[in-house]
Amino acid sequence: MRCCLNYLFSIDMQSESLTTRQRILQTAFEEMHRHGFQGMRIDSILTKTGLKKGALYHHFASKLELGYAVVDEVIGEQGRLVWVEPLFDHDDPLLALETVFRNAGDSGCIDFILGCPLNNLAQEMSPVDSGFRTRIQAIYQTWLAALIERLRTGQKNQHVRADIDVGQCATFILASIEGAIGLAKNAQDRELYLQCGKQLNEYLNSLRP
Amino acid sequence: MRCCLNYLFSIDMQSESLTTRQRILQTAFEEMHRHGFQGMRIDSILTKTGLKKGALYHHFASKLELGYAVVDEVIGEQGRLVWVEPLFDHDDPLLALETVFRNAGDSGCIDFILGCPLNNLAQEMSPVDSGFRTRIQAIYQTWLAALIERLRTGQKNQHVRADIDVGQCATFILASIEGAIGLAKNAQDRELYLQCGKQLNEYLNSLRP
DNA sequence: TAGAAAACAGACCAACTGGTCTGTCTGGAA
DNA sequence: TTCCAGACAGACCAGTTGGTCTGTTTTCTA
Repeated sequence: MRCCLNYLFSIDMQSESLTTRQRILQTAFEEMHRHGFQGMRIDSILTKTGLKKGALYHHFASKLELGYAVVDEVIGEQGRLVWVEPLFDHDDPLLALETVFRNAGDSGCIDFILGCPLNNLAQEMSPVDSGFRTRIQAIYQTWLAALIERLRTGQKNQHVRADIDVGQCATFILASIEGAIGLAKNAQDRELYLQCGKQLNEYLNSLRP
Repeated sequence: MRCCLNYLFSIDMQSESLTTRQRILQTAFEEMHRHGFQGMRIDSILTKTGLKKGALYHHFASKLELGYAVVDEVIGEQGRLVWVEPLFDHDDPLLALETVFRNAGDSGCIDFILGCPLNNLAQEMSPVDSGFRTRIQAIYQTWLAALIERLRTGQKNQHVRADIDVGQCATFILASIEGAIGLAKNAQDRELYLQCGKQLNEYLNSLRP
């Protein structure tokens, strides 16, 4: 079972174990996760890392560039590890999806107060800044492509009905997952996520031959 | 077919047709819809309405109180008109849901660039301010309660299978809708919403006897 | 080991932001 | 006609914010 450690353990951002750039990235991610990009404050990152402005602006040209780097290097990577790669653990894609969904909820990868970092940023920034939007879109595309690929091979191996529109199904699955995390986040109640998981399984089973 | 006009027509906020308080509320809603609550600027509202600070702070004690009023009086009311009330137009709740989803997408009620105002605010503010969170939660609860009530009477009228967990189904339906709008928003493509609608119908049909 | 380049410290700044405060105008009650 | 409260104008303010710039230290390389 894979998991993203930085969700579980709050790494000491003052320590020397990571490079300065990595410390800035990780702290910026946490601030963006809680307050959004617009709500993130440069000074707050400096306080938490113990760095000064000179250091931060040596590694990143602007707040915007830092935000972009967080999407590409932190959020994208995390999403890949938790939601994409484990899809290939089982031959049966529907079983794999069920497992991924459950593991994500159980392992502490999902913060049910802060929600999904990718969806948070998508809802906040997509109408405001096209740089964020295209980067987020790229992540969603790789996720969708993986789902579609898995469903296609599932069709070949008789795990999935041959008559379904795999692209449409993949989109709906993704929407359901993001929606489930979003609802649970506002309710601050993991139970909502689990309930949606059960009904998502009902839907997934309806895709079986 | 119901629809929220303020989505379709940009009312002139400088005119005298509305009360000052209503003009502030409506303009604040538009700013929040695009930039979020934290991204909304008081000065921007003043410019768009042609009012001065004295006027705004005469009607609202603070930016936060204005934000709360927008949730309660604008967003809550809009959501009720578009998503809740039309659920009672058909005897068959699953047919009603399909119609509501399609009408919302067709009538221009949903802005596929700005997304769902309620979900936007939920994702942005729920971890930051409990006042927003509880107000948003109240709106979701009335929506959920209506869905559950409709599914229950649907069970009585043999439109819905008797063995399903109506609460669980209602939660999943809500998550799917918000997820669909969210995906379409980041992609800036209504097609994703429509695709999710088709698969949502597949799911809804699986709830029939 | 000299010197150049990278990595950082920290003072400084202009623009912005929410909010306050005093004063003015207007319509209705007495 | 007087008086007063609600509605609004607009100058003013203190704190914040992203960002710049100069100088110092550290590290790597020739």
